[in-house]
Order: sequence, then structure tokens, then C-alpha cells
Amino acid sequence: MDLSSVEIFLAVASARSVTKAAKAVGRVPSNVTTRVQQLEEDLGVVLFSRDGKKMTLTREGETFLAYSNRLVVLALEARQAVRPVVPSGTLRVGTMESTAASRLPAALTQFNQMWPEVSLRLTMGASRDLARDVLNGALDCAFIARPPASMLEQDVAFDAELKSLEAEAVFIEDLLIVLPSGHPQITSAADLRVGSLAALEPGCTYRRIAEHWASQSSSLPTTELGSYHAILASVATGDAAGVMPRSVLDLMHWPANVQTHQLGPVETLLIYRQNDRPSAFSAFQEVLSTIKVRDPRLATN
Amino acid sequence: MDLSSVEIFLAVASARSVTKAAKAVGRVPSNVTTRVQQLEEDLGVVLFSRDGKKMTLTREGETFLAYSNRLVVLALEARQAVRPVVPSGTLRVGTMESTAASRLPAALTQFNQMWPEVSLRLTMGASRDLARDVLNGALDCAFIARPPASMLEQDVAFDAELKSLEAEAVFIEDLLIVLPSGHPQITSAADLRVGSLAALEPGCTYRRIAEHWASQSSSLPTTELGSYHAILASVATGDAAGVMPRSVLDLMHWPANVQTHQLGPVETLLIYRQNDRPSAFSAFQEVLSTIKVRDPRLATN
DNA sequence: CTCTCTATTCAGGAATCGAGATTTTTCGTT
DNA sequence: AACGAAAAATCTCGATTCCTGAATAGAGAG
Repeated sequence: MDLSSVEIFLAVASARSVTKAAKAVGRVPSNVTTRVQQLEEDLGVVLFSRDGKKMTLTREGETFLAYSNRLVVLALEARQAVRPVVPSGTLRVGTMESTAASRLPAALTQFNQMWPEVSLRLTMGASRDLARDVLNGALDCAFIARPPASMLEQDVAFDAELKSLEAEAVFIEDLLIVLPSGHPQITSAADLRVGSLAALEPGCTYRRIAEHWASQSSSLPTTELGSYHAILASVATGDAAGVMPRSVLDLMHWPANVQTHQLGPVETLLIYRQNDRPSAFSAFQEVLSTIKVRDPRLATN
Repeated sequence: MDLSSVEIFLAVASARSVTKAAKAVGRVPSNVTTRVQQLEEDLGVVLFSRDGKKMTLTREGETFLAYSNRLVVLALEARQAVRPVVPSGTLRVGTMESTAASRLPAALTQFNQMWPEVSLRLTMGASRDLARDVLNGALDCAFIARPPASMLEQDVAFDAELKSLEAEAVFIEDLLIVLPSGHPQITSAADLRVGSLAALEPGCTYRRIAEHWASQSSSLPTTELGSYHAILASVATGDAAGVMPRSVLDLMHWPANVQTHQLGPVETLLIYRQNDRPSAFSAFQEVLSTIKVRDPRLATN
């Protein structure tokens, strides 16, 4: 039995979708289908019932799910246990506000459980600033949003900085414009009936993407706020459109019928210096890759 | 991580030898070497220290060993847990005396632990009789010694019976002639200075192999005894040469300097009827395959 | 009914795997 | 010290598996 098949199974089980699972594990849907079928044949059991488009776990699938989680965790622990130098000291992680809120809690918890003697220092910031801090050594690694190619053309220094760092795609976010309740549906920025965009700091990639989108058909000022809670509050007043990934919006039990507009998928990158991976960082990377597979919310269109 | 690599690692760890491990898992030594190296690279750690011909576990190897056992067991449990129909009822297993003594205890224990509601009925017998009983349905499966080709040519009925059954090689035994203490070393049956061969029933394949070997250069009568203990006792009197696999001899803390002669490797087969694998039997087969990998004594030259 | 979205099937090229032959090293023996 | 046997590692070459991208089939929404 191949543990990568088990990870694929976990991804499908939590996404209840082959397509989403394929995104989550960085493979192509046909491959995911095949691996699941192989697993089913190997076990001699049907794991999913394919009713229409939905993939729902069968009873056997449910019981295998429990074992799969244990298997993957155990394999991770084995991997960590043989690490020649035990991670210790401080790991300085930079992160966007949004990632810290929606993606990191599970990973940080597991990491802390596994390596209690490593002290984690978390720094919030905008992608632009985080990249610089990783490069100059103030951070060991950071989660940033991958800037679209068009943005990098205009910010050559940023482009150069990223090129000199290692980057690994770890999450995919569905970037949204959140509209006040009652606001009519929009297809472009021209349809906006608000006075401003509510976003975080200027260095925030999400903000820059949204501003670029808005500038194509209107000229809205940006209101700068300190947190996603502040942004949502501002949207609730009725005169601002908020910018945030869907995963963050999902966290904030907001009325379900909130009106949103998709700006498209944006990858979250984990960046770090080449040839400089302290033992604590490698451990963090491994924990992250395992968590990723097992978290239902990690794949988005 | 591929669990078959982990199983190979376990085999090497317990055999402390690539060659033996290769025999145990039914692969070629070069393959075992490669898989172990892959595993080491994947984990970023050296698992064995190669001092000369010996493969000894490093400190990291030791800790990985513990996890490997848990991983393999957990995978087995997962496999068993999803079994669509829970095994129950009676499983009738036939076995040679020798297999029951040396190989089965571990497997039967684990099976009983895993499926307490299956009642195991063990029947001892000679290979020849066991095969017939499996064929006529008196047994669900049996462990027999694979008869050499020359024997099957002379016993066409036996050959036909085996051909109509499924057979899977599960162990390899090193068949020995055990000599009385003080007996000079021998290279052929002509060197024997005893009055008889001590063996089990006529249908016993080991006995027939030994008799065939003896008949080439001398004509010794065979003394038929009821158990391996009786055979050894008979050898101790000084006038008989015993026939038994090394694994059995090893069990009977006999003086270490016992004089033996190798008759060569003999495979133990698990035989069962085609298209008739009750759920309890499949479960038994799976437990067996896992146990096999983890038992130090399952590979012999 | 059509359009879209999803899972599956299919075909190819790439990568991996395993067996056997060869080489290198070690250990036991003379 | 030299030789021979045995074991691990390396190398090469088919065979298999694996992954991707394209084509297909089927379901649900408008």
C-alpha cells in the first residue's frame, strides 16, 4: 500500500470531489480517479458511492478514513522521529493576516504538539514586506500571496526578490469582493455602488489585485483598515466593498446570503532562503504538507 | 512513502542481512539494497551501518524500526477493518508438524487477537494427506512442503491434485539431516554411520526427500516416529539420523554443536481451493503475509 | 433542451521498478 | 600473505507503472 494513495484518498474524502482533491494534492483529476480505484481494488471494497457528481464515503470508506488519518500521522511522526538533529530554538514565521486566521491554526497546533521545545514566533504583515524580511534574514520563512505576473512586471524589485528565494505553493485562495447586503450583483467594477474599497495595508497583494481590478472601470478610493473584522464591519455600513479570500469570510459566520464577486484563485506561497533550512523549518514544512492533505478547507477553485 | 519499502526495511532489520531479507520478501538482493537506499534518502537519514557484511541498525534505524512495525500493523488493521463481511465461523487449517511448531504460533496469535469470533481448527498431518483433505473440502487450507519435481513425476496423482489447487509460497525451510553427537561430517549418504533414518509418516515430504537422498548411495531403513521430539531423542541414542528443518531444530535448544547436513531449501506452500476463499481465510492470508515480514526467523538459506 | 461542470476512460511518453550480471569489499582459510 | 567464498553495492536493460492531457459520458442547472 502506497501512502500517497492514502493521502489522495483523504483529500477526496474531505473535499467530496475529485477535482478539488486533485487541486489540493497538486495532481490531475484523472490521476486521482485512478489512484482511488486502485485503492478500492487493493482493499477489495468500494470506498465512495458515486451518486451523480458527488463523491460520498460508503460505510467502509468511513472506517478506512479513520485508519487513513492515523496512518498518515504515524508516518509523519516516524519521519520526524528520525530527524538527526532535534529541532530547537526559535522559528520565525511571517504570515499574511488571512493565512494566520484560516489556514495556520491546525498546522501550528500540530507543530507545537510535536516540537514543544521550538518557540514559534509569528509575525503578521503584507506579502511585500514579508518577502523582504525573509530575504534579509529577519524571518526564516513566510506565507505570501503569489503576485500575478502583471504585478511583477511593474514591481521589478519584488520580482527579483522572489526569484532569489525558494517558493512552494501550499494553499489556493478564492479571492472575493464582499458586497453590502442588498447590493445588486456585479459583473465588473463598473457595477459597484459603494464609496470605497476596504482592504489592508498597501503591501497586501490581495489589495493590489483588487485595486488593479477596480481601476479598469472606475476610480474608487481605498479605505485602509487594520483587520478583516474591521473590513467586514465597514462593509456592513453599506458604503464599502471588502477584499478578502473566501476562507476568511467562511470563518466569520456572516449571514450566508452575503453577496460576493470572485476575483479568481490566488496561490499562497511558502517562501524561504535557498540553502538555509534550519532543522526546525524542515520539520515545519513536513507538518504543513501532512496537514494540508487532511484539512477539508484547503482546496478552492 | 511506500509501505512495501517499509516491509523490506523490516525484513533487513530483522535478518541483519540483505540476502536473507531478499529471500524473506521474495525479491532479489539488488532490489532490497535499492529500496533501503531510497528509504534512507527519503528520510534523510542513514538507517543501517554497513560494517563489513553485517547490516546493523543505526540509532535512527532503531527508532524507525519501532514506527515501521506500528505502520505495518496499522495498515493491516485498516485492511481488515474494511472487510465487507466480518469473518466468523470456523476456519479449518491443516499443517505439517514442523510448520505448526516453528512458524505458526505468531500468526495464530495475531489472527486470534484480531478475529476472536473465528474458531480456528488446526489439523496436523503429512503434506500428502493435507493436500487431499483440502481438495475434498475437509480443510479450508493447508501448509505443505513443495515436493521436488522428481517426486511429482513419480506421484502423478499428487501432481494433479496440486495443479488443481491454488498455492502460494509462504516460508522457506532449510531441510537438515541431524547426526548423533560425535558422528563424523558427511558429504553424502554414503558417509552415514547410523542404522536408520528417523522421520515422521510416509506422506511427509521431508521424509520422502531424505529417503530419496539416502537411496542414492546406501539403503537405510526408516524408523517412523510420531514427533520431532521423538526423532531427536532417537538421534541422541546414536543409531539414527534425524530429518527436520532447521527452524524446528533451532526451537529445541539442543547442544549448539550438533552435527548437521543440509539437504537444501524447501518451500512451504499455503494451498487452498480456487474460487473458494471464505472471508475468514482471506483474513488469515493477510495476517500471514504481514507476520511473515516481521518475524526474524522466516528466512533461511 | 442545451450548457456547464464533473468524473471517468483512453492513449502517449516519462519515470520507476525489478531481475540478472558485474564489481567491490570483507571475512575466513590455507 | 594470498586465495576463495560470500555478501553488498553498482550497472544495465526490459517491463511495468505512473502521470498527464485529450476525449467521453453523465448529471444538474438554467
